[in-house]
Amino acid sequence: MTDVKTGPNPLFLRDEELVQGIELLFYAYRDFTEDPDAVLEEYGFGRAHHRVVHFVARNPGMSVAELLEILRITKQSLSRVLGQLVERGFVVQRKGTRDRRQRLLYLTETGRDLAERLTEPQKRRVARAYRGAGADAVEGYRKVLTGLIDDGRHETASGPVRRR
Amino acid sequence: MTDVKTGPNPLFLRDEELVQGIELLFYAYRDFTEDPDAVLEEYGFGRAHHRVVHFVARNPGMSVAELLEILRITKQSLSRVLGQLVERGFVVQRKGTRDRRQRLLYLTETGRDLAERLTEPQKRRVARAYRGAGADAVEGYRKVLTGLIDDGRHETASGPVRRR
DNA sequence: CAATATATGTCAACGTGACTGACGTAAAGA
DNA sequence: TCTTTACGTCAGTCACGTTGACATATATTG
Repeated sequence: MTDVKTGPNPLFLRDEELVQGIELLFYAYRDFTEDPDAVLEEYGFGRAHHRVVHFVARNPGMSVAELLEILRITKQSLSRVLGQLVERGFVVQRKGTRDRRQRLLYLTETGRDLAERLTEPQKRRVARAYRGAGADAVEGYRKVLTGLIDDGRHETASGPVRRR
Repeated sequence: MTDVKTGPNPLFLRDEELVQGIELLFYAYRDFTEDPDAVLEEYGFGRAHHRVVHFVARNPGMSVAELLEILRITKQSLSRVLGQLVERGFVVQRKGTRDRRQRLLYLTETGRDLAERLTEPQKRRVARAYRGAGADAVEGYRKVLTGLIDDGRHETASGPVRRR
């Protein structure tokens, strides 16, 4: 399918532009995970641990179900990683008071340190890109990424996970 | 580390904004891979196959080394996936004429069909996001993502892989 | 030409992080 | 009381990455 028959599209909707948009996301994500990977290796952890630590840091007291919903993985898959984080003292689980079936998730002091070590290089990378691109570009970056997400107005576009 | 002591930063460099930038990338990438995954399943392929097919489609005649450089994986890792694609008739390898040690990569007709089926939903998703965000936002999206990549002026920001 | 370097492939072993399916328990809710 | 929900666990499987060692053909260089 070429552009020829697509009629009067704005330039930024040409096929080539779209494929560039796809590849940019691939490259950015590829390089984005580099920095924390080095830190994780020190601990013998992987990216899965990173994700858990990150989202628990952002949403202290979140339930297991909420975490699963964000990560879009199965509980069996989460259990190994979460179990290790608990066992090694990075995460604690406390029974919910409102609903005592829930095991609400919190980082320990150590966990918060790890979270900071993981986030810091990523924040630096984003800050560098933001600075280089300017405020308007940042606004566009956010708009487009938000539009790429399944629910265009995903919670995270405007803050941490919404609680029920 | 709070913002308090960071002095006169533009608003878009506040800690909270940076973390949002990080998470947006996570969510977008997560949802971005959904669409092609369904197609891949029909063929019994995985994301690794997708990546190979995509980049060979974009760069017909690229060398194995070039592909490895883009994917940032080992040749042993590539070999399984590439072998399957060749065996099942999606990719062909031809000896380079300039350097006969090289096995240059091309898609077959079937391979191009698969590539199109995989790319199409992603292009639609990007087009939707672009349309919703507007031309200026697209410009910003590109600027920021390019800045996130290790080499800020990565080849793909302005076209296919550069050949030697 | 001989020696070395490069491009690619292959065998083998291993680790992480996903998956499905089945089953168990405690607590909430109808 | 009965059913549903939140969570955990056991077991098996698969995709896809890794390291390390070695093989082959071709290119390049002294």
